[in-house]
Amino acid sequence: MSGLAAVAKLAQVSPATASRALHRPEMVARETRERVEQAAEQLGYRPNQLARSLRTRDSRTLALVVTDILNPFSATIAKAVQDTADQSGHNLFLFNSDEEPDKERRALETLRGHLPQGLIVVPTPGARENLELVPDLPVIELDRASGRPGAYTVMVDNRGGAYQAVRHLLDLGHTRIGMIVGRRNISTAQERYEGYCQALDEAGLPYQEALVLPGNHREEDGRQAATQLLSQPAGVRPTALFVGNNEMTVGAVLAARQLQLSLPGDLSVVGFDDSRWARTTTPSITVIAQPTYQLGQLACQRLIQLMSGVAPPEAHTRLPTTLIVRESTGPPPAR
Amino acid sequence: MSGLAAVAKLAQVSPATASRALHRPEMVARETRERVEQAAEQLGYRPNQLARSLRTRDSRTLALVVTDILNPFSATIAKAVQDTADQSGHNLFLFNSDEEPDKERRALETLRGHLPQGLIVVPTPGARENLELVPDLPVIELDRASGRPGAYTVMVDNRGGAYQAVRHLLDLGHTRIGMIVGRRNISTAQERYEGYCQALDEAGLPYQEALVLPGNHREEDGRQAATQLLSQPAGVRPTALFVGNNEMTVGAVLAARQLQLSLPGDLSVVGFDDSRWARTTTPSITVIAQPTYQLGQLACQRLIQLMSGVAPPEAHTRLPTTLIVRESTGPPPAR
DNA sequence: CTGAAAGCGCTAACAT
DNA sequence: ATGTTAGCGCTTTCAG
Repeated sequence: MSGLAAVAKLAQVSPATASRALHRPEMVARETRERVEQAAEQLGYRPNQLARSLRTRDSRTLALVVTDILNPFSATIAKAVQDTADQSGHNLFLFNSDEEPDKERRALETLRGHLPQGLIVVPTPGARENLELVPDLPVIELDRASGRPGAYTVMVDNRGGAYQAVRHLLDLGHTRIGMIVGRRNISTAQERYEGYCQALDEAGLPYQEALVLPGNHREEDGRQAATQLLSQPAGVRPTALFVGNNEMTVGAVLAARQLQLSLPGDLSVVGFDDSRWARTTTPSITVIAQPTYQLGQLACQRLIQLMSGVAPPEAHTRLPTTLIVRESTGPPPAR
Repeated sequence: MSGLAAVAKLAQVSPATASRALHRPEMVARETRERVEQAAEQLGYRPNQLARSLRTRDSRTLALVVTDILNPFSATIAKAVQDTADQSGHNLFLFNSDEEPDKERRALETLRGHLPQGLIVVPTPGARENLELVPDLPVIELDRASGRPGAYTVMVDNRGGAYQAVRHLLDLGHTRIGMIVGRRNISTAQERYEGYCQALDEAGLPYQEALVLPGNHREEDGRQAATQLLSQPAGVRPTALFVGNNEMTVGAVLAARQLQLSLPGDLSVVGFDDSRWARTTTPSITVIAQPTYQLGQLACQRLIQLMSGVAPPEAHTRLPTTLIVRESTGPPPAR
């Protein structure tokens, strides 16, 4: 670990000049600069970012908190944010809240000591409170809204997407359409639920409490909810299911399989969020696809913009979703 | 950002004592300590880790470099390492090399300035050279070996796993067994290849060059290799395929599907590394499962141990693999 | 047990 | 254009 002082000495300049030569080339005579650069090269000098950040109060570090790194959605977000941060010369701390407000809080506490310049967070239900831990930090909320006043968010059109999904099922002739929704205290789940209700409402179908089951976003939750919904006799159970996220869709489809219901003959399924699994399972699953990578990319771009003091053009950015019709949806069974 | 000075003032002690009260409780009178703790609490004090690290030369920061964050294998590793690091109070920088030595090098250069205490890396083929950038850093190589002398590695028994896979196919009666191997300059691929060869050899079957195709670890590579291997007429093409990693297995199975080969009737497939996809696709895929989470966990534990100056008990740790027989393997087609 | 003082490596004022 | 000085926030000698 040779420091700047060593470089300065070798180049026969003061440390200040060495620093300038490396970070503010235009402030230094070309000849001097070259001498410093060469010395740095020769010694394999790497600036100590800690010292630098301490002095400049600028860590060039961003942080991302996702809710479940094992979910391909989160992994894609992580890659997108990482790529984007990298391009602008920022480092990224990655945290995983596992949907637990408490882990999220601990992540933010840790973060605080590292003076990140900005934060992208997929908020848990506790985020509104947790984010008070970092009051002066530029934050972008991704995929969900915590409900904090004045927050900047980057999300998809959940309501519209859900509406599309249910509309598709209605068009096929379904009238008993169930939904496996996420936790209602998460904006994404709530909005998808509203889209579901709206589509039913417009079609003049009554809302049936018994057809809507909550889940906690994991595969197992989807399996349990679907099992309950589908264990009822034909003629009573739903003929179609709209499932609120990718993981629960897997669970729901596996449950249907286990109950020996064939897709789409006995049951149609539409999932929210595309995945390789949905594309390649048999039958392939009709989904509402989200532009996941772009979501992460945009969030990071917005954050960097925000950090530079420019308020984003809009507080809430919505990206559109796309209905991808595959093999898991068809007309309801003849009764 | 109220600093330690503010806390000290409020508690009516010197900054030095405040620091001790918070980090070396035993060196301070109980009464004083309580006063400081209270002051810290009241001001919402968070130590500036940058300053702390600069002074103590201990950043409590680890770094993990994976090769493809979108691969569930990497995501599981990331979660495991994150969890383990968290438990011992370490922060984690996560990087993604995308299998590119150049990205790996950039990650390490960046890292260097942040003075991480240790590094876990899934090495790219350039790692041996790249790791010279951080000569004094404790490093654990995970899943693969870079070939650096004296390196510590945590891996699975690739050779044994591959042997198991091929042995299983041999036991079913297959004699034309193909392999889609990864890049041979990656130890994991090489070892799995050796296991394949060994099994064939022991069974007295000749090695057939034409049955072994390389791939670059991605789904698309698996698809292409399998397409080439399986486009030959029945009676010539292999009746079974051993595929070197999870992503390529997906590609291979999709290729077989596209060629209208039924599994396991026309073709048996064994993949390396289990996944949800393998478990739930139809037919489900026989695999060699790895203890992925434990791999990450163990690597992190070893690293922390290594950082504390204790040399791990062994330079190379191998975890065992397990053959999980599912529906994609059966006897070869009657000729 | 506590305080004063020095300094981690760097950069920003301020001089020259 | 360059050097000198001071200090980011913290911890750690070294005294007392």
